[in-house]
Amino acid sequence: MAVLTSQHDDFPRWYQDVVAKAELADNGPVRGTMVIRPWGYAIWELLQAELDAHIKRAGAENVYLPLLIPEGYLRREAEHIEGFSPELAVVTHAGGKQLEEPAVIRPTSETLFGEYLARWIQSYRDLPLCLNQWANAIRWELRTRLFLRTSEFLWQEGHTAHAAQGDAAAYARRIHADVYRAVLEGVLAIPVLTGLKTEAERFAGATTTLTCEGMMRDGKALQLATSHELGQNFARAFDITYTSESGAVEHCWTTSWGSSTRMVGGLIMCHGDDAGLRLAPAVAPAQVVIVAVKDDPEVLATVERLERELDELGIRLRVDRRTDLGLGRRLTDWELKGVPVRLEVGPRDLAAGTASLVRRDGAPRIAVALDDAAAGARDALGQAQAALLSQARSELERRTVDVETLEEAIEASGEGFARIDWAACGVEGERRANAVGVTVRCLMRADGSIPDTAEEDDLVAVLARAY
RNA sequence: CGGGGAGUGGCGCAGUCUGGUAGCGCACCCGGCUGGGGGCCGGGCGGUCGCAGGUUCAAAUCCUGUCUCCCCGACCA
Repeated sequence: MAVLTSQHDDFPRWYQDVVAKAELADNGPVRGTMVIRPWGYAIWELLQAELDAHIKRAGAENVYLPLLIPEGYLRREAEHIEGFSPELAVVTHAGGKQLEEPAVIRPTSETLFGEYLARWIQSYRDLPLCLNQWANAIRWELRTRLFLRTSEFLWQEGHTAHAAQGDAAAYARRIHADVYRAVLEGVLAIPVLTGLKTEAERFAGATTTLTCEGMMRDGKALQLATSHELGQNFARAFDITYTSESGAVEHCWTTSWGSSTRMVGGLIMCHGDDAGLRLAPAVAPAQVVIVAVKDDPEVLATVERLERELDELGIRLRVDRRTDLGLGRRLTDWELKGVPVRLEVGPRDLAAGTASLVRRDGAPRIAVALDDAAAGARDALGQAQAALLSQARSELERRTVDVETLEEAIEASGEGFARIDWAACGVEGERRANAVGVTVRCLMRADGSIPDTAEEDDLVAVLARAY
């Protein structure tokens, strides 16, 4: 399991191991880029489909805007360009000539959306305009990690415009709760803390940033999704205006929100163990693998029968008939890949009229009657999904402590999350914590609910080390 | 930009100090035995040792230069 090796970098070696051995991804040819392999991409596709369905349910529509952004666009919002300029990749030449104006490869598309929202919005009747984009983006980060932070990443970014501040705030919160939190907990089985970012941690150009913070197996935090209120900053910079019911020209209130392939990294780090990946059934490319233990006609016939039955139940399935490989090797392969449920069929099982059912989340191996095997596997999937969430939740609770002082909070951050009165920490305390590698992950009310603003009284800050 | 380290078959490494014409593990291919947790035996494919120059009868090894990559700090979905 992960060992904290130093104060500032405790990246667990097993993570890279899981990514490699589960055949999820490799490093790309350009520094910090990532080649996503079929198994990893299949996970992403399932996750993406879930996110997309939730986003559409929240009323946003998909569009696609260009990869290249005129450099000038980024300069229109001061904080935004300041926040992103160090990590931009810029295209200076095209068609064999130097470009008159360099084009930036999108690090995020606020500015481009700003330009187009301005063109598309005329009247209050056009509002709210809720758009989403599935795309890749590039940020030239100094240190990269597969899935968690790569130079190029895949994500969705939502951009919306509203007539009133309250509408924008409500929508950002709706996405945060009904899309991000719902998918993280309901699909990936990753319990999260939700709250507001401090000013120091806020997105460049945002007035309010809502975050979902997951706890990884070693007690460190990972920011898994954010939802921002952009106030009227971008509306002013890009002239996103509308004519109101009374005929006055008003600036819109905008939001943006995003989640990325990082979620796959979160899945690995939250649920993975020493034997490899543990996939939540909802995003498992294969939910069940049937392993033919031996190359035997009766075994193969039974495997075929189970395959048919599971297929009829609509379960994503792989069948392992590689009997020329050692059994141990094959079992280990599927374990590394994180397949939630395994059905083993061999002569010994057949003699007893059963199949062996093994859940990757740690439930003991059981024998199920052949007639009940398909249904048993289906039921096991539901149990496995629930078990992963509850295991992760108890781990989150076990490693979260309430403390009184900043010193205690920093100390506790070595093991997990520390909750402290924001008044007892404050901006100065945050600065001191940052100096030793501890950050304020979010601000919340004492009961865990999300404050209206970061200026609210009696807030609680959650401090932790983060990836 | 500061501080460390490494470039040798697909991957991971040894060999470098003390020059003698390249080796190991894994993977891969072939044959066989196995078969209820990374199994065993035998055979095989595969490398101008990052690049350039130098010293030498002889360079992965010594000298000079050069390129690249990785790790740590500062930035971050």
